[in-house]
Amino acid sequence: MDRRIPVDDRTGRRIVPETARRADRPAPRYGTRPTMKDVAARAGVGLKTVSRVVNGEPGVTPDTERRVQEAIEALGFRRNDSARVLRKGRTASIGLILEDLADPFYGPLSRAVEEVARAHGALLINGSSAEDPEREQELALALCARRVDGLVVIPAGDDHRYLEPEIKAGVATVFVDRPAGHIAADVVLSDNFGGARDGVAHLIAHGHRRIGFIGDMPRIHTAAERLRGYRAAMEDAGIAVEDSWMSLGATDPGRVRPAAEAMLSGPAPVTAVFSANNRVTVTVIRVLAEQPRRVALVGFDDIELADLLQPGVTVVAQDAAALGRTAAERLFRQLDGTLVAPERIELPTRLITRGSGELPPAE
Amino acid sequence: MDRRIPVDDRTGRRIVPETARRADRPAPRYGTRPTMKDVAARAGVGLKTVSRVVNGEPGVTPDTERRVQEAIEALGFRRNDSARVLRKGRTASIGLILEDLADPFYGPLSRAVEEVARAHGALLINGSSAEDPEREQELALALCARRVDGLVVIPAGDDHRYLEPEIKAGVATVFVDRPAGHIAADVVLSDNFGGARDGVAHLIAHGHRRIGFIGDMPRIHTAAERLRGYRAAMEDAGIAVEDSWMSLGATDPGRVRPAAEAMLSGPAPVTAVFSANNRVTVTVIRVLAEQPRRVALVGFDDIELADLLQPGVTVVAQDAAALGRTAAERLFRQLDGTLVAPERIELPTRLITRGSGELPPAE
DNA sequence: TAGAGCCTGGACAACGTTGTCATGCGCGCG
DNA sequence: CGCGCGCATGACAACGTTGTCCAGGCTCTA
Repeated sequence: MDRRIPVDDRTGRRIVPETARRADRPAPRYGTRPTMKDVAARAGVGLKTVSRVVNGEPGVTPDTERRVQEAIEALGFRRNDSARVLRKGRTASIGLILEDLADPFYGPLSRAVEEVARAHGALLINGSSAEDPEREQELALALCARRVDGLVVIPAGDDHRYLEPEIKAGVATVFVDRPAGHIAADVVLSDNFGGARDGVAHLIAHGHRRIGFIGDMPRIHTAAERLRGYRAAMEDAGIAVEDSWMSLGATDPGRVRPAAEAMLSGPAPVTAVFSANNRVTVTVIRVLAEQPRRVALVGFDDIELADLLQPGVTVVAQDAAALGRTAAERLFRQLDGTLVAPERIELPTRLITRGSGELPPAE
Repeated sequence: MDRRIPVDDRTGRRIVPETARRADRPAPRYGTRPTMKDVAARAGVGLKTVSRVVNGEPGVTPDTERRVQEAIEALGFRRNDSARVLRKGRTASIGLILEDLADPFYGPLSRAVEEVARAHGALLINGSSAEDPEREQELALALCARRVDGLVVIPAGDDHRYLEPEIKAGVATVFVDRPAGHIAADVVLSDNFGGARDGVAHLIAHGHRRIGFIGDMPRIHTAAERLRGYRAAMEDAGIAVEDSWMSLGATDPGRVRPAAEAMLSGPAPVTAVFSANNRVTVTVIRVLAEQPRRVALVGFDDIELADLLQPGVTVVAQDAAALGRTAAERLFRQLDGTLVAPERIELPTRLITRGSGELPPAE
């Protein structure tokens, strides 16, 4: 009988006066948080009255409100949002899954998403997938289990059918930087194709014909698009691309360096390089600095201090902040119910000339 | 009357038998998620059995488990972690509050925290305070309301008493990069004083005596410590510091540039500059590049591509990843109950010589 | 002064999950 | 053949909050 404390407790609540109950549970035990019930007991009011005060709802006299506030203060009460979410359905939080927190490209993007979330009174939860599709899925589903209202995803994988039940259940979803796989959803992208084409055309306009391309694995959408842009520009200029001018693989220095060195040597070396992302660009800059000849360079993605190098690095810049802002705003419009059909939005890139892309071909 | 659907629904639940209820609510309505009850109904088992399957608890026959799994699959069920948290108390998530997501210094730090969290099976939620104490507090408390198990905070403000009730309630808390204000808590710092002193001493060792210092506002702890390091090195060398050699204020280019230009002009200009953080360093590099004389430079914080500039930039580097890792590990040890007293941990910095710090004084 | 109406405050259920306990079944052993 | 034991399963309460509804006391008016 006294094993079944919970039942005693419950019936007790109806029989024993409130003051006795309080003595029985001295509210703020270490490691236990005070609840609204504790606050109510201390303030000598009903549970719902505390709720009203906490949420700023009308219908509470100033005097009562003061008593409740004092109790909240004294106990260090903080509303338990888990319980609130459970009751209300919406969490006022959105998730952001990016690929690598340490990549400077994602800083401004993440920040832009946070700004928009904040403007909508929502909290941003983010995690990084480390470019691993499995981890991306794991993270996305964990966030959904937490019942975020929406997700901004920079995809690592190429199949997002696992999100179908979530989207159907009303989780707003926007993909950024790369499109979603096998699923209809909003996507916000940079114009990777056009940007790369323009960058390569810029080199061609400066007299180059043997132009190298160093990019990421083509299974990554952005990498494939940039490669396509390179090919298009070359074709437009009537230049036949040789296989030895292209490197499509990992972007770590250990792999990029030999690739760059290879296309810069031999009987007919390239006179210019188009590097298809910021990591590649950094390595290529190092390699070019060691070359006796001046080799032209245009990089995709801006890099910090690019203007201070000799020569300054000409780049095709994406507007990371705009990507994030656009995606987040679209997400909240989904939540408003303003949006209907998924859309694909492409933001323009910008060619920034700083010197390296304007070097003439050197033998 | 038919405006008041929820009530109809609710009373309906008590009167109508379970099977009828199911028809009345065909489980996955758009915008409504299936619950364990829905799964149980579909699989023809009890609620608790579903819970057991979902959590991999023993005591379920393979056949029953299969039926439940099928129902889960068919309905696209996903456990509601809010409810779970409410019941269990722990959330398996920690919060990280940093100062600016876009600052490259915080990328590796944030990533390191995430790695550790992941290793402990926890989710990382992070937000940035944008250097605003009020926003820091707002964020921290929002995370506590979400019942994160712990907080890693890079302080923006200097009074953290608002966290007292949370810490008392068992929220593990570690401060990084800057100490907590008016509260006893774990702190993980870089050796800002020692690093700055060594950096300045390095310049002195190369013959400089008129050395400028450009740093952040001294109300920021790291800035104050680095200034202290500068003064200590100068004093050790018996050099009297002149006020015109120091600039202590905002770190935006609009403010740093004139400050740098001022100390580089006049009858007795400085021959070397110690820039006390990465943002300052970048601006100083730009200014120095415009100077006719060669001015030596040592910066606090490493910057990307520092080795590719002419000359390479000598820096006092902090190990951001180590800061994050150390803090996160300490946080989880708090949660384990392994830790007792708050501690202050200082990690060493490292002087990386690349050329700019080794230039001799030039008139 | 009585009745209507408003305002404040509280009781209670429900959100979806998990822990506790009870039940019923089959089986082995005495 | 009966008793007890172990196992699979389910009923039920509880986590802390919010929405709904009702009660009691007040004011205002006829």
